[in-house]
Amino acid sequence: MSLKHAILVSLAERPASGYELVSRFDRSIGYFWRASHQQMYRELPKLQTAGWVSAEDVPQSGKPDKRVYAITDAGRDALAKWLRAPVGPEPVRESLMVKVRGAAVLGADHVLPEIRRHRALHADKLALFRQIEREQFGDGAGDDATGRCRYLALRSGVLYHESWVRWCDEALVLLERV
Amino acid sequence: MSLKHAILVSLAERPASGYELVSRFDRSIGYFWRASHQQMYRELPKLQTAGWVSAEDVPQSGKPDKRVYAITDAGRDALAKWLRAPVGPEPVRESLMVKVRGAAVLGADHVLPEIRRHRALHADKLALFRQIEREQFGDGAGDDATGRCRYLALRSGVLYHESWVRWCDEALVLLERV
DNA sequence: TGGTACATGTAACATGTTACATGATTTG
DNA sequence: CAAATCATGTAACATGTTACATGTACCA
Repeated sequence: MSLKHAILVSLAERPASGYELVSRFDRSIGYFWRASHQQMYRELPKLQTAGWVSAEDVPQSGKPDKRVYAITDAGRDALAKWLRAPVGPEPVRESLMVKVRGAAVLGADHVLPEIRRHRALHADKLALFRQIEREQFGDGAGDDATGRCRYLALRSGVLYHESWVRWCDEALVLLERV
Repeated sequence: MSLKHAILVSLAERPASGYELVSRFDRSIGYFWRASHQQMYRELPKLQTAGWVSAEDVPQSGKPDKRVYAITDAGRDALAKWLRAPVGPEPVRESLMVKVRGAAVLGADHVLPEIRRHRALHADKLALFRQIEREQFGDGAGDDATGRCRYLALRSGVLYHESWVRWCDEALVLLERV
């Protein structure tokens, strides 16, 4: 649905090759939307056909050539349109909660190790986001819209993982000694 | 990946036809995992072939016949095994955050209507979950593992939507008068 | 007679995952 | 000399979405 738009956002920030886009989708934008390199290399020619991006082959010395994509005016228009279009709430997909409901039938002890593991994963992510928050926004969200948007994206990660850590703690209290 | 397991959980709670499963995936279990009827009717024969569920055609008076599926012992084993298997953290897929990063480039006003809309959606879900919490768990999570697991699943929905409402409020404060 | 609930499917397409495939350059 | 990084792809398969397709029974 919106991998195309996620790519447009990344290219609107700055032009990039498929390879560079993949690495951005492992960090930054990737905190909110994931994509593998296979998806990327399949999607980019489609975006080019649609006229939303342009491509240029850039020879490099000492490295393989790369094909650098940039967003076009038409791409920018399509992106602005998508920003305003209502998008349904993300389809929920919480396998941990499916497991918890499974544990309601098969016994809580089956799922305790998974809850502990998830707590650790979310706590790690939370620490990372808080560190970025300190490093990049230690003195507040800033005055310009750009900085505030980037701050808010980060902030959603903080709130998300905080609430999962809190849930795991509640769950462990309730289930560890049933 | 785990639609199969979500179906097993639902059938472990009690047997059902494809049609009934679809309606459960619109409520209860559906708060954590979504599936359309096409997915269901494609998946059930596969589960049967795998020996994880059994099927029985049940004639009904005044209604079309239905095919009722039930979990088998093998299915129950497979489910217990999955409950204990480490599952990667859910791939994040937050189109609203992609839009916010887009707004960092194209301007915050593009995304404000979407944020207001999402706030309303999450506030509605939150009210629904809190109502279920009052009605079904007004006097606490209960003493048995089954009740506690069901309570915790609900609780995760409450925390999730609470944190989104909070984020939307922060975002509207920061972006409404840039 | 028209809508909703019950009940089950097929076909085509879009998206996502896993495995396979190649090859140069840099770093330890 | 082995591993990591840069760089781009194909093929097969699994999963998810949208549209098409059919038919009964009940209620207003």
